[in-house]
Amino acid sequence: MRYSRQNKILELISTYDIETQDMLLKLLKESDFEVTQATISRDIKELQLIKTLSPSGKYKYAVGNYSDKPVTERFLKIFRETITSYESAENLIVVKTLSGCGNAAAEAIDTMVITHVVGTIAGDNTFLIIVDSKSNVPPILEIFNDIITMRLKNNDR
Amino acid sequence: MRYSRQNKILELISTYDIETQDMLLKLLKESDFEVTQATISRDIKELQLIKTLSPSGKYKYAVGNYSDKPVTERFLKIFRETITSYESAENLIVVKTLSGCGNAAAEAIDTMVITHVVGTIAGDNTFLIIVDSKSNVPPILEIFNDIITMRLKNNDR
DNA sequence: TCCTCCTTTGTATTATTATACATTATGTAT
DNA sequence: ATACATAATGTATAATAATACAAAGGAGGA
Repeated sequence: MRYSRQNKILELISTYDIETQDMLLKLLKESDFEVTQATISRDIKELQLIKTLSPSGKYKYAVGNYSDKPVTERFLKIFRETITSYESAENLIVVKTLSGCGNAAAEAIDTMVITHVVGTIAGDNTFLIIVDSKSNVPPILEIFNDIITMRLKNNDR
Repeated sequence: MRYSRQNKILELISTYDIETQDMLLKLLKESDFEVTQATISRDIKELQLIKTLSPSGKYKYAVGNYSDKPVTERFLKIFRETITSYESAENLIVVKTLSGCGNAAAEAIDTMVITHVVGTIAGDNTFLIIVDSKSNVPPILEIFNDIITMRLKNNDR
């Protein structure tokens, strides 16, 4: 019974803009599912439904797909998990990270002591790597790429 | 101001597992943002945060991943309302903002994804935009000017 | 059968969130 | 500066959602 009801719930939220659990309750009733708000609350938790904003600016239930990742590991892992992109400009490398991870990631780089890296400066979600000269930038980018593609493993050095 | 607070909220929810608005309220208080639950509820709606299940099975707030158009509009607004001046130096643009809004404004720029902008790095009331080369700076300044004079409207792009 | 252990649901309540309305800030133009 | 408009926030409360606890309903085994 539970699963068919939950199935019905999924069907309903994909069909209608359902703003509240009470509204869902009524729609379920029309399909002969006689339950209480409490049960619906539990179903919603189990189905991991979320309340989002519909285009009209009202809240509505929708299927969620959020996955969580703890960002508290060794620095290669930090690197892999917090850096979203990087790009060079002249003798600088601008690295973007997840919000709030600029400092942690920059420290990871510092710790790696890469030759020709003169220093780093970190903001909230970005940090800057200053390289001694433009020509030494490509090999560093290569190292980054190796890390991300896992060609450089956690215990390689 | 509203935007630095909302920025703080984003930072907080990415750092902690925040289960309720009251919990957020307390954390904000620790960062000297004195507001009420009502305001937080509104911020959450505006930021389109959602309540998801954390791995532990508890509810927690997280950023939702729906529609970017309102987000862009939000950032244009932030740009207009928090930036006080800007000036270029070589391939950099130094932008001054209202106190406490450096991060929020810089994130706005990041989100706008302007070509030739390699990245930003933010302080409290200033942020730096790194452009790939000096010659690409003027058109960007032009865009900024367009935004401020409202020649670039919310739904132009 | 009756007992025991689970699972599911309801009841009643608490906890949490959203919002109507009032108030205070922040412009903007005259 | 004054008056008017607009946006931001607080207050108070209504609306909504989560859950502790109790009460079924099985399923399996002696």
